[in-house]
Amino acid sequence: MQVLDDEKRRRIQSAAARMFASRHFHEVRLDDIAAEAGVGKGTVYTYFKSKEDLHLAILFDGFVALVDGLKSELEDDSKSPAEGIEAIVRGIADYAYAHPHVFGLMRTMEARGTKPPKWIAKRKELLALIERVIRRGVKSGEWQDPHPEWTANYVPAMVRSVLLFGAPPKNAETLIRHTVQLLLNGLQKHA
Amino acid sequence: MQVLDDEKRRRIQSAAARMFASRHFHEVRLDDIAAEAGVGKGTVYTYFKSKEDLHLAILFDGFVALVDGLKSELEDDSKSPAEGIEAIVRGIADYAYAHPHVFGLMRTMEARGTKPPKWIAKRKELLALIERVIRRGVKSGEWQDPHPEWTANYVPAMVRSVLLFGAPPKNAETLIRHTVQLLLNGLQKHA
Amino acid sequence: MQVLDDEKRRRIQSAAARMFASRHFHEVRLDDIAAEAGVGKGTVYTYFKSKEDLHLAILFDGFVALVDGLKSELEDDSKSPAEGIEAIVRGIADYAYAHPHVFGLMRTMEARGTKPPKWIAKRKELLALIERVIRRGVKSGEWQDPHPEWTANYVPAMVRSVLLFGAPPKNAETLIRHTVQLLLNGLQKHA
Amino acid sequence: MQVLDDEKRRRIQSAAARMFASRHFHEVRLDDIAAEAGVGKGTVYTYFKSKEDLHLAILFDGFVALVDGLKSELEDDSKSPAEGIEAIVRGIADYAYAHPHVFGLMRTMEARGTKPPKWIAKRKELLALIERVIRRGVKSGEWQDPHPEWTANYVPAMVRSVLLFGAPPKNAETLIRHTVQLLLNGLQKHA
DNA sequence: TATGAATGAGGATTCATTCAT
DNA sequence: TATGAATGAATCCTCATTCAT
Repeated sequence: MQVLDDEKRRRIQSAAARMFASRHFHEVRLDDIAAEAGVGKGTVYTYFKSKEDLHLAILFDGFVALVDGLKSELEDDSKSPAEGIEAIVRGIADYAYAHPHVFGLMRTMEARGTKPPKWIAKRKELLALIERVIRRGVKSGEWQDPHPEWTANYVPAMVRSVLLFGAPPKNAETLIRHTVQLLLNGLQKHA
Repeated sequence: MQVLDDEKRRRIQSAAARMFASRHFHEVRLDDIAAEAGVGKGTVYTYFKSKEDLHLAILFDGFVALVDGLKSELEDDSKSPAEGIEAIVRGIADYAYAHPHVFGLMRTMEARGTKPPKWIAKRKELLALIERVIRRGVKSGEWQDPHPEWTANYVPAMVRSVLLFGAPPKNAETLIRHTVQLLLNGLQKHA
Repeated sequence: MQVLDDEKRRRIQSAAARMFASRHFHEVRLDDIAAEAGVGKGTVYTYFKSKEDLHLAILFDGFVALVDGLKSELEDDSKSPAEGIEAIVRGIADYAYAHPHVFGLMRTMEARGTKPPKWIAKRKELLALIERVIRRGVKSGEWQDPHPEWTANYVPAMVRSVLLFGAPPKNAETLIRHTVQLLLNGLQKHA
Repeated sequence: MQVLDDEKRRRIQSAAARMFASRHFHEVRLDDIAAEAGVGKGTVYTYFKSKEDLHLAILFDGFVALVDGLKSELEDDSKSPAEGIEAIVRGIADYAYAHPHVFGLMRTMEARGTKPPKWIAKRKELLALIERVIRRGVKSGEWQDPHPEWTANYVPAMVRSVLLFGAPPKNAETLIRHTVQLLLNGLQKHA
């Protein structure tokens, strides 16, 4: 029974993911999702609290993929610290551009004080990843940073702030380069 | 009597542009636009046929900026043909990523047979621009292309096809590089 | 000046009459009327307090035509009293079917306590007409009626009540026949 | 789960019919209909595509009543052909006067190419009815008509043309008499 | 006085969510 | 648990009326 249910949950979520991939949140109707998943409309509500909740689950999967991907990319230290920073910023920015809705949902969650622990845990993993790269740079003598754990926090915030309040989010690449540049310069050990 | 005021039209359009920049079409209410522009709700409809029409006007301005920007960037031939192609693809892709709604509107317009001449004219300018870059590459001996005017048509179509039917539009940069690579290889003169 | 103004008032009213003739009150826009009359939209409001007021003016003209037409039809007593009653009922019913909106307006006017004297005067004329026909029938010995002035009042009321509260107003002719029959029987002198 | 209920559909439709009977299409609010039917506003849209669609359903019922009524009236040939023609014209004219909106809807349907087969089928029945009456008159020697099936088509068209383009539709009876007269004269066998 | 741009109340329609079965 | 009919809040758009010029 449990297995069957999980199967159905996954079917719904993947149907929804497919639709959200090519159309905006507001352009996908719950009817469409249910039809694509081959279930009744009411069934979706058995597995997800709301349309937003369903969307959130998809976003979380994306976030997991991002963090886990970065983790395996960086764990063997084959990348220089600078390259590591760039990979991280690029990953975050790509994710953010693909899911601009995520910030709104975060705010909603914060407002309702319900950001689930799994988000918090995964975010912690990401920050640890960033911090580790910075520490490598410091250890190697390239960089100086008395508080890598703070710097780690800046990175997602920088992307977020641009997308939320900044200019029209036209060009991810430009943002990435700017962010990387600023970080690298900021970490640079100067005489 | 008051006079239909181009200044006011611009005020409404720029207010709307500001809002569409940070939120999706369906998340911006007409009331918000009117309020932001400091006019009554009905006034918006004096200047624009519908919310979509207003959005379209903004998209068109963006398209004009793209084409005119490319034009002035390319007119002095300071860029190599390959660089020119990259600049063009990058511009188109950035524009398309920033305004994914545009393709839907295009289809709507085509369905209703009302693509205004100004869109057509501007598109023609863009194609001429592309064609000119290709011809430069051919003339310089780098490239071969018996039909530059056809190739010119492919470029916007490639971006469009990916965004419309392709994978989730996550990463503009990747698409740009792929498209440029394909084009440059295709134009290469081979023995 | 006065003449010019009156000319324009008439132009607006007749333009409106033309449009109301073939379309329902709510299907005719003030823009249409103004355009048809060749004046600005605001100008209509210089001559009429509202769209309803304009409509009312047209209805009144129709009412005048009805009453005056009946008056000249009946003044030479060439019709028998029974024929007279039928002509009157028919005229009222035709008018009422052509302008179902009139009752609503009457109610509006009554609610606001503003039924203009000209309506009252013209209505009085109609009642006098009816009363006169009845009195002729009484005098000739065909009919009996101790209060012709009351009976006169019933006639418009009967049509009105059917149209306002009755069955769907499908068939004017049936209503006319029924009303006439009822009246003639009621007036009949019985032994 | 609740079942799409024909009973409820009928309840909504009859509530609407009641309201449209005494007030014009534009004067009846969907909220009113829903309230009168004792359902939520949205429920109306579960059973009818739009307010117009709902209205159309009512008009169709009226049309069915007209045709079926005429059919049973004429099937025993107790009426003379001339009386039959008059009954038919009268029925059509009454229907048309009661539902002037119907022509506009027909045009809408034609424009969208969606005149449902049930309308077409019922119309065919009406035409067959007319044709049959004419053939009776021909057979009896009263009339001559080499193409009764064409003549049958004229009858609804005549009423329609007057209502659509003609004078203000004041008096159904006059139109009926004129139409009948014209038809009878036209069919008359002349030496 | 004449005009038409500006306004916002009013109404049709959509769609996420609820709930009876 | 699964379903889809029922619901009404939310939102776009129309159009009578106002008002600045």
